[in-house]
This record gives sequence, C-alpha cells and structure tokens, in this order.
Amino acid sequence: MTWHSVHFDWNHLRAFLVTAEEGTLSAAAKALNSTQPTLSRQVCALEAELKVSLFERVGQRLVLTKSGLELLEHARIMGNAALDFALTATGQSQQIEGTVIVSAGELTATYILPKIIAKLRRLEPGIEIEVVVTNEPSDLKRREADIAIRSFHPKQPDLIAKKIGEEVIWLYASPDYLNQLAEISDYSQLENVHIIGFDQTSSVADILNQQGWNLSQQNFPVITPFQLLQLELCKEGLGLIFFPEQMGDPEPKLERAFEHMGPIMTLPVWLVCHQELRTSLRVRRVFDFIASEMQEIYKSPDQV
Amino acid sequence: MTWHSVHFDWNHLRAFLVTAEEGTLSAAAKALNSTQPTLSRQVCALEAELKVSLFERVGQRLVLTKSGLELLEHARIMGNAALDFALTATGQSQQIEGTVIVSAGELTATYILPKIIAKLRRLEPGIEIEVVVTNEPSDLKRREADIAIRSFHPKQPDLIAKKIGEEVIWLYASPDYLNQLAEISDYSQLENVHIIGFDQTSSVADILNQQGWNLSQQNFPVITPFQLLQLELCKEGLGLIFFPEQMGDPEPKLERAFEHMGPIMTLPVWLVCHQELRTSLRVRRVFDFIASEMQEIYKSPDQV
DNA sequence: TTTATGGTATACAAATTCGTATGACTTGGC
DNA sequence: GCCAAGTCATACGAATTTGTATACCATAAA
Repeated sequence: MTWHSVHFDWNHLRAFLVTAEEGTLSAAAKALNSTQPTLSRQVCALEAELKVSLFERVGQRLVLTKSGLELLEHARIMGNAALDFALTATGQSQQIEGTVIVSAGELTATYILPKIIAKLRRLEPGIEIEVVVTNEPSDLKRREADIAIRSFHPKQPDLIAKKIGEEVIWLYASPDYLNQLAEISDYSQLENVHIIGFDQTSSVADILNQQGWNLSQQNFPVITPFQLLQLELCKEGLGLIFFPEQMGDPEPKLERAFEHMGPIMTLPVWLVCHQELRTSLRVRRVFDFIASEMQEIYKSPDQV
Repeated sequence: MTWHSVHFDWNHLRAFLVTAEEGTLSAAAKALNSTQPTLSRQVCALEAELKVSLFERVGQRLVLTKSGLELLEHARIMGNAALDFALTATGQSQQIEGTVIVSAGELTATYILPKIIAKLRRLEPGIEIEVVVTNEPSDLKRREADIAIRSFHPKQPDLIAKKIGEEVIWLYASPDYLNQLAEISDYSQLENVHIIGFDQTSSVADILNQQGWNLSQQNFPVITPFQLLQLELCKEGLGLIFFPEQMGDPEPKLERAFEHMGPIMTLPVWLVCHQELRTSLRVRRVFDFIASEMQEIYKSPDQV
C-alpha cells in the first residue's frame, strides 16, 4: 500500500472544510477553538500544497472557487468519517471520568433534571454533566448531545431509545383567570378564551379544535416558545397554557382548567442515545441513572 | 452545525491509520516521510485525546486492541476520502509544473519511454517525470502512478483508457541457437528446444501447446521474470524468448524463430489514467503526448 | 462623507512539534 | 546461548506552528 497521495496536512483539510461550511475564517476559528490567523495560514498552506486555489478573495469575503466546491464534497465525506470516528471513539472509551452532554426541553431541564443531576454528581463525582436546553431535537450523530430526552421515538436505526413514561398535558390557569371562565362547560362557548401559544402556526389551535373547540388567531393574544415565560404569564392571569401535570400540579398558583373534560393529550417521554455510545461506561451510567430516576418520577408525579 | 466532535488532531488519526496498516511505527514513518518518534508521539497523543487505548504494546510489536480494530474501520473510510480528495485535487491543479508518475513494464520503459521522455522534457521543462517500472499493474486509484501503460483494458469504470496499438509477439533467438534448430519445421519435433520462461507457472507452455507444441517443464531450464535478463540470456544462445517485434527486430543479435509459422500472439497496448486526472493540465499533456508518440511507434516499428 | 462593524493578511514573540541521537527491549538465526 | 537486526520510548536542541497585536480593506448605516 502506498500513502503517496496522503501527504498533505489533514488538519489543513479540516481547516478548509470548516471554513467552507462556516463561511468565514473567523467563524471557523471560533468553531475549532483556534484563531483566525491560524485558519488563514492553514487554508493558504493547503492551497499551496495542492496547487489549487480553493477560495477567491473577493473583498473581505471568501467565496469558493469551482475547484473548491468540487473538493468540498470530498472534504465533507472525510468530515463525516471523522465524526463517526470520534463517535465510536467516545463509545470505546472505558473510563468513567469525563463529560456527558444531556439534551432536554426547558421544562424537563428546569423541573426534572436538577435533582437527578445533583444525585448523580454525588454518586459519580468524576462525571461532569453538560445540559443543552433546546426544544429542537439535538443531532446525536453530530454529538450535539450524548443523551437526549424527547417526546417522540427516533426514526434513525442507529439510535437506541427507552420509553420512560407518559407526560399528561392539561390546560392550566391561575385561579383568577379561572373565575372569569366560571360556569363555562361547553367548548363552543369559549369564543373569547385566551391561550398563551407557542408560535404563529396554528398547531395548538388545531389540537383543541379537533376536540370540539372553536379557536381562531384571536384566542392567542400572547405568543412565546419559551415555556417558562408562558408559565409566568399564566400565573399573572393572562390565559391558559398547555402544561404537563407532573410540572403543573405542584405549582401553587396554577390550577387545572376544564379538568372534568380530561387531559388534552399525552406525550411519551423517550430517553435516546447513540448506539455507539452505549458501549461507553460513562454514558451508559448516566443513561441508566436518568432512566431509573425519571421512571420513578413519572410513576408518582407528586414527587416532582 | 457543530464541530464539537471534530476537535481531535486529524494528523494524529492519519498517524494511527498508517501505523495500523503498515504494522510498525517505523514503517509508517517511512511511508509518511516522517520519523518513528514523531509517529510514536502522535499515536500516543491520539490515544490520550480519545481516552482509548489503540495499540497494545506487547514486546516491541504493536498489536491493535479491540477498540483500535473497530476504530480502524472508520479511519480507513477517512483515509479513502482523503485519497479521493487528493486525487481530484491533483486533477484540479491547473499548474503545468509538477511531477507525473508513469508506470510501465520493463521493455516499454527501456525501449519506448526514453526517447519520448527526452522529447517531452525538451518541450515541457516544467514537467518532471517519474517512471515506475513494474510488471504488476499499478494502482492508479492510490496514485502509485498517474498514467500506466498496460496490456489489458482496465475494468474499473473510473479509469479511462486509450488503445495505442498492438504488440506482436514472436519467438526470438540468437543466430547460433537458430542453427541448432535448423531444419525443424514441425512443432512436434521440438522436444528438446529451450525456452527462457517467466516463472514456475506453465502459462507460457500452455500458450505454445495450444498451438501444437508439446512442451514440458524440461523445456524451460532457465527462468526469470526480468525480461532484460531474458534478452541477454537469449543473445548468449541459451534459448528462445517471447519478445515483441517492436523491440526484438531492431536487436542486431536477435532473429525471429519460426517466422513462417506466424507470430505467437498479439497484445494490445493501452494507455490508462484516472478520470479525475484528465482534468489536470499537466497529466493530460503527458498522456496525450505519450499516446501520440507511441501510436507513431506502433505504426512503423522500425523507428524504435 | 463619515463612522462603526466585521472581515483578512502580516509581524513577531511564545509555545509547540519535530528530528537526531540514544537506550532498553524483543525476536530470529547461527 | 549469543549476536545481529529491528522494534519502541525518551531527551534535548532546532525548526515549525501558534497566538497576540496590528494594519488594512470592504460594507452598511448615520
């Protein structure tokens, strides 16, 4: 086997890849925990090694040349291979010390995780936990997170998922606001009800309308995707919110609305992790611990 | 896009890959134009970065651990991507200066290439030619060569091939030896003829036996795959050799044997090159030049 | 036009990496 | 059993790469 063609500096290729993906040298430097001059030199060096002009320096902006665009495709393949390599490497690491990244939504991160993490840290002081709070599903493959808590089963076959339980969603409101709605028992009468929505899409309205409500955009005077703000607004009596019973019931200033009509919906709770990472002592420890602790919580919600 | 998991040193991964493939650090160092201590440190550094033990140091030999074996597969993918990257990069290089590697068999290298290379060097002083002389087909994909002269059409679809002509193979012998064989016209009488063979396999005998000869191992007292040695042995009168007429006819001390029976066989001559490289100014120039020069030669063999 | 912002390339000192030399060790052959 | 050959790891000076600071340029807004 000859390695003739592999003599160029692979780090320079990485510099090229990240620069091309990020758009600027400065951004690439930030992404790689490096500095802009370093990236600048590395890309230049790669161009010299290959005798190919990768970027065209037009003004302050770098724009890929035709050759650069073609080469970027191969560089991407290499980057993905590096990603896979890093992933299985983390999985192969048999040492318990290190960081585990957990991705969760705002509510889970706020109400569920703190006690679990505290308990885990007491049991395993060598494991450091990094929590990524996002309502978007993190890309486990790219290792934006090692473990994710999600409300849906992942499609990818290389992910493993464990079902923790069901999150029961009710409508909640402050006692004040509930008084204003008193006596109402028929959904169709709720023309002027206020609900604090997530975004401009009508998905929340759709769910309720399917259950007999008759809601339009006017029923959503305040909108925010930040659920903790929804909660505070609700406490102030600005309207109803969707909230899981595990988090909503313990809130002193919150009461279930229309309880006799039953819960709005239930969402499953999945704990997800990449297959490769299950072989890691560290990740497995955290995964199993979170799973057992959360299962305990979802069995008896009042413990939250 | 996050580059979280790509922070490890890609050159260290390359060091791991080449070391694993080559078997020892020293061999890997040679392959990478580096030194053994450097490779040693890089592999150690990678192990530290990943917190994974890649090799087990048993005695002086490095043997892959289970983790190392698993990671090697991903590293191989990355290596192949690097290969592809380098390949198209060379193709993208629009600079005429640089080295072009030509692979040829002994006879072509000795009789055909020198004049062509000399002429080319006069026309294109910026192009340096490296000739790889081997009877094995070079791996164009791994860039053991940029251009190869072969006697068969390549199967791989990503290679492009141009047919130069036909090599007509005769049996040749020294005048001395021919006199010993005088008067013989029937192949079946040639029980004691001596032929200088290539190797222990009976492929040469098979070819002749199919044409009515009756040869056994005894007819091949001297064997060598080195064709120039065959030639010299033939000149010394040790026996017959297979030789192309383009090279054999001009030899003063050589004559065709059994000419009236026609040539033994004809071999096509193909000029082969990787598709990606055709886009390189430099490689294309050499390819086209060799093609036209060789076609000229194979039209009128006496010019050799 | 002017100014503020965000970008790249260059200069030089500091930190890192590399190559040479060397030592300790294992394997294979005589 | 011993010697020769070949392996990997370590030490230290040299070479390379990196980061900080800075200059310079382009664009957008005032």
